[in-house]
Amino acid sequence: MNNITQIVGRLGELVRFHRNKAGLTQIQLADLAGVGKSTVYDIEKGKSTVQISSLFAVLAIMNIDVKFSGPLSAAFEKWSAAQSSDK
Amino acid sequence: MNNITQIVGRLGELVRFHRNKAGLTQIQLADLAGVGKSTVYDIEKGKSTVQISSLFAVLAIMNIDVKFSGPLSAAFEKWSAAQSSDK
DNA sequence: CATATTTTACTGTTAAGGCAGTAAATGTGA
DNA sequence: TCACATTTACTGCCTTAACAGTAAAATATG
Repeated sequence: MNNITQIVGRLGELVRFHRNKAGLTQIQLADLAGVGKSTVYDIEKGKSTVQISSLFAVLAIMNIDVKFSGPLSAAFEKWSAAQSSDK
Repeated sequence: MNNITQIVGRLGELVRFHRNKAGLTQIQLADLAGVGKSTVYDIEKGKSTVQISSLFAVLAIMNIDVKFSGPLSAAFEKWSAAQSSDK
């Protein structure tokens, strides 16, 4: 059990929690997200080999936001903004 | 260009930014993360079909944190804590 | 308790990612 | 400009995720 397994496992629980509260079955969520029912099952089970596109499609339906932050995030924001301004 | 494409694309830029500042080549980062060089390239390029395990392995090396938050996150935390206490 | 619904688990098929190797393009420094 | 390093792009092979179908286990509903 490494870090990523924990994270993905907890993420699966979060998805399931939201789905249950929303009153959706796995199949309904799968259809809404445009993925297969097996994929929803895998995500909730904490399978770490699902694709980002599948995961994010499901997260979007459940209105679950994803945020990334690294030690250089602030510097990145500045750099990124500068990139946009010059051609 | 949908939402997920934007998110993953920006995530790729964030990874590249961190990697450059760390003074690592794609191959070095790939070796550290235990993935192939093509995968690092794909992530930085914003490919949305890479697997979670591959992405998170790279993010871990760069000390990039991932945070998920949905409308029911608070309720989930409480529920999750309760789950741990009872057998 | 009986029945219906949902989830879990397994299946085979299909499609596609992961990967190393390679070569061209790009960038960097002397 | 030349030489070196790095990135980009493409290749084919191999592995495996995605998927629908199905059946059994678990759960909910009446």
